[in-house]
Amino acid sequence: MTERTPSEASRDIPEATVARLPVYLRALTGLSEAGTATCSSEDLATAAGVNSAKLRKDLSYLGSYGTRGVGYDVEYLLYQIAREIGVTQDWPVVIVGIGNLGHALASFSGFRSRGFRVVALLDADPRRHSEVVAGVDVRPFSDLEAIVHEHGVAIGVISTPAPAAQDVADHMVAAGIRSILNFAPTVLAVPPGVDVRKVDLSIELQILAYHEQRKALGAAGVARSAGGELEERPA
Amino acid sequence: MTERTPSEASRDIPEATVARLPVYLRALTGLSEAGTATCSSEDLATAAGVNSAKLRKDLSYLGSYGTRGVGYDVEYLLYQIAREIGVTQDWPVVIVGIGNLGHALASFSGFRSRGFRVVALLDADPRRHSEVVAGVDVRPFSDLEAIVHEHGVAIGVISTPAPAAQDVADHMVAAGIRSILNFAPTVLAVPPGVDVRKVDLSIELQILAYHEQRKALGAAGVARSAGGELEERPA
DNA sequence: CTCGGTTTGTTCTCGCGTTCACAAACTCCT
DNA sequence: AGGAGTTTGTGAACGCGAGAACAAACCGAG
Repeated sequence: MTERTPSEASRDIPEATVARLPVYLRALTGLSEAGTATCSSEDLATAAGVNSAKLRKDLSYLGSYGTRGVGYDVEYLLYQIAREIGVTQDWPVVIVGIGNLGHALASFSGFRSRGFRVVALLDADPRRHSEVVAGVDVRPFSDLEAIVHEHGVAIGVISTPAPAAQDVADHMVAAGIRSILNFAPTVLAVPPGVDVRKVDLSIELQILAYHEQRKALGAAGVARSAGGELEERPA
Repeated sequence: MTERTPSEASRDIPEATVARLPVYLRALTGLSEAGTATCSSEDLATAAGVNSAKLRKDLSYLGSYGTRGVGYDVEYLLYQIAREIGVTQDWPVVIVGIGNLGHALASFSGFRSRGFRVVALLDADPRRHSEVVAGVDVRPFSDLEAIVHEHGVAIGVISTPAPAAQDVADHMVAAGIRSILNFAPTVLAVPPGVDVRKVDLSIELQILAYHEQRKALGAAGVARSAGGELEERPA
C-alpha cells in the first residue's frame, strides 16, 4: 500500500471488511459511552465479536490509526471509521410501503442516530395518506420523483409486498436513486450502477431451521452411525 | 461424493450454499405458482438471481435431482429442497420484545407460510400484556421457560432494545433454545452449540451509504486524480 | 540512554467459494 | 437405430478472505 492521503488510500477496501466496519463503529460507540479513552485491538475485537487479527487487518485498510504498544484512541478511531463509511454526512432516505414493517422502519431510532434521515414515507394505498408515522406524514407514491429531487435522496427502502417491489424499484431508479435496501422477498432487477441489498426475514429463519434440523438429526444419527460407520455391514 | 441415502448424503453442505437454498425455494415456489412443470438451471438461476453454474453446484450437494437434457421437475425439486432445509416440518417460534419491530414480525405472513408458527409473544413490560397481535396475546417474559417446554420451541426471535438482548438470550438458552434470530443491535455471547443469526437494519444502510459515498467521490475524484495522480507534486 | 514489555501493522499460508469448461446423459427427429 | 442438440453434474483453476506468526514501533523504568 503506497502512501496516500486518507481519502485516496480508501480506494479498494474488501467487501467483507466494509460489512464489518459498522460493527466496529457500534462497538466503539459503546466503549466511548463507557468512558474508555483508548483500547487495544483485543478489547475492540471482543466487543465486536471478531478475531483480533482480523480486526487489525480490517483497520489497516483504512490507514494506520493506532499506536504500537498502546492501542487505539477511541474517539479518533470512531471518527475515522464514521468518515470512511460516510455516516458523518447526512443521508436523506425514503421508505416506500408503510405496512407493519414500514411502520417499524420509520420509527426505528437506529437510523436517525447514524446519519440517516427519513424525509418521506410513501404508499400507493390512499387510505394510508392520512397517517402520520414518527412525525412524517405518509404521501402518495406518485410523489416519489419530486421528493427525491427536492431532498437529494440517494437511498431508498422498499418494504412493500413482494408483487409491488419491482415496480417500486423501477420508479426509484428512474427518479435517480442508486442504492436500494429491499425488504420484499423478491429478486430485484436493476441496471448496473445501482446497488441493492436484500434483507429477508424468513430466509434467516430457514437457515436456522436447517441447522436446527441437523442438530436433531445429529443427536439421533450419532447413535446410529456409531455402530453403522465402524462396521460397514448392516448386521 | 459416495453413494448414500439422501438423508446421509446431506452431511456437509457448505454454509454459502445453505444460505442460498431458501432463495431457490422461493424462486421455485414462484415457478410452481406460474404453472411451470420443469425448468432448466438457467431458468431457475435467473429467477433466483445467481449464476447457473453456482446453482447447479449448489444443487449437486443435495443429490442428483435433475435430468440431463431436460432440466429439473419443479415440484420434485421444490419438495427436496424444502425437506433439506427442514421447512416440511413445523417449527414453533417465540418472539420476545413486542415493540414496533416485534409487531411487524408477529404479523409477518412469510413466517407461517414457511412452516414457522409463532406460538408466543413475550414482553417484559406489563402494559403490553393486554395486547393481542396477529391472534396471539402478549404474555410476560417470565413465562418463557414454560412455553418453550410446552410447545417444544427450538427457535427464538429477539426484537427487544439492545440493552435487554443479552439477558433475553441467556434466558432462552437456559430454557433450551438452541437457535436465535437477533434483531437487537448487540453482539450476543452464547455457549457453543447455540446458533445466533443477526439482522441489523442500520448496518445494511451503512453499507449502502459507504458505496454511495464512493460513487459520489468517484464522480468527483476521477477528475481530480486525472491530474492529481499523474503529477505527484501538490503544486 | 538502554532494555524489557506491549501492541500494532503486515506477510505468509491455508481453506473456502466461485467460475469455467467439458464429459456424461437424456430427448427428439429422421 | 443413430445422430444432432440440449442440459446436467463435476473436475480444475482461480481469487478472496481468515488466521497464525512475526518484525517494527512505542512506552516506561532504571
